[in-house]
Amino acid sequence: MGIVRKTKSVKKVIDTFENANQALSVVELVKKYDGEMNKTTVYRILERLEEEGVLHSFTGKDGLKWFAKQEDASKVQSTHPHFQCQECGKSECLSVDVEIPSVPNYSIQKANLILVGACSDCQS
Amino acid sequence: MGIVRKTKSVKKVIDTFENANQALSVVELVKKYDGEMNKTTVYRILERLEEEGVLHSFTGKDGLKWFAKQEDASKVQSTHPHFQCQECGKSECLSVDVEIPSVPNYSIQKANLILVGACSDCQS
DNA sequence: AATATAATGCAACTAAGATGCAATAACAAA
DNA sequence: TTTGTTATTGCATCTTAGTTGCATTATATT
Repeated sequence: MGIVRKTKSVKKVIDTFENANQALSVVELVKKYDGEMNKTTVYRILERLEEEGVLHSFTGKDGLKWFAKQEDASKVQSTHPHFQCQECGKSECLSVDVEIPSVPNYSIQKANLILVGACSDCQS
Repeated sequence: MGIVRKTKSVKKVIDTFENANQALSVVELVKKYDGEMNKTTVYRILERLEEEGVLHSFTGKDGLKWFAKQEDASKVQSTHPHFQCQECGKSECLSVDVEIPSVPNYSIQKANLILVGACSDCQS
């Protein structure tokens, strides 16, 4: 169903994403809220926020689940890639558009595009 | 490091990839070899074959690890995408090239590109 | 204030993947 | 072909991400 009630925990999570200009992994969030919010609650809030269209998710290079805010309704179905830094581990949405190739006999519905490298803070 | 000894198990794994024109998930392989090869062994053989350049790996849409044979030495560092079918779960390397956008201040070293949809067998 | 039910906490579970160590099997050299 | 070295395997155990069921609590509505 999605979010029906704006609980304290829900507000906290929304607030965290408002103030973070980057994607956050579930693992990271569970740690962040340790003591104030149950692990299961974090998972469920993220799930609902995604259904609501407030957040979107992707699978990181190491198989972990990440979430980031859904900036704009118009961008919802667009296939923007996510960048993940090998040095510091941070991840963020890239606003560039990646051309999804069309492949004969295949219908492509969505994409999980992870670009891996070094972010601006971690250049050597 | 890499492979030093061609054991029966190693030969089996190589043979499986030779005869499979698709990517195989570790989970799938562990199941396939149940009874004849230990789970840990499967993980370690795949790891070594990847180091050797015989296989390459990627992270699937659900966070699982997949392997596929490294067709050609020249393609090693190329960024080909992987297709994953939502219906049957099968995955394979696509030979098309995806244009990796360059992002100012970011150095992109590699990519994990997963295209999700319906394969030729699963069109509705 | 009373009520219906969405949301949370808790405990327990599942599944992927990793690790340490003793036993075994490749393979090079004798 | 036997022997010795050591890479590889099996086994048990562990770690961690993510899920589930259920009783309790909190939110929003009347």
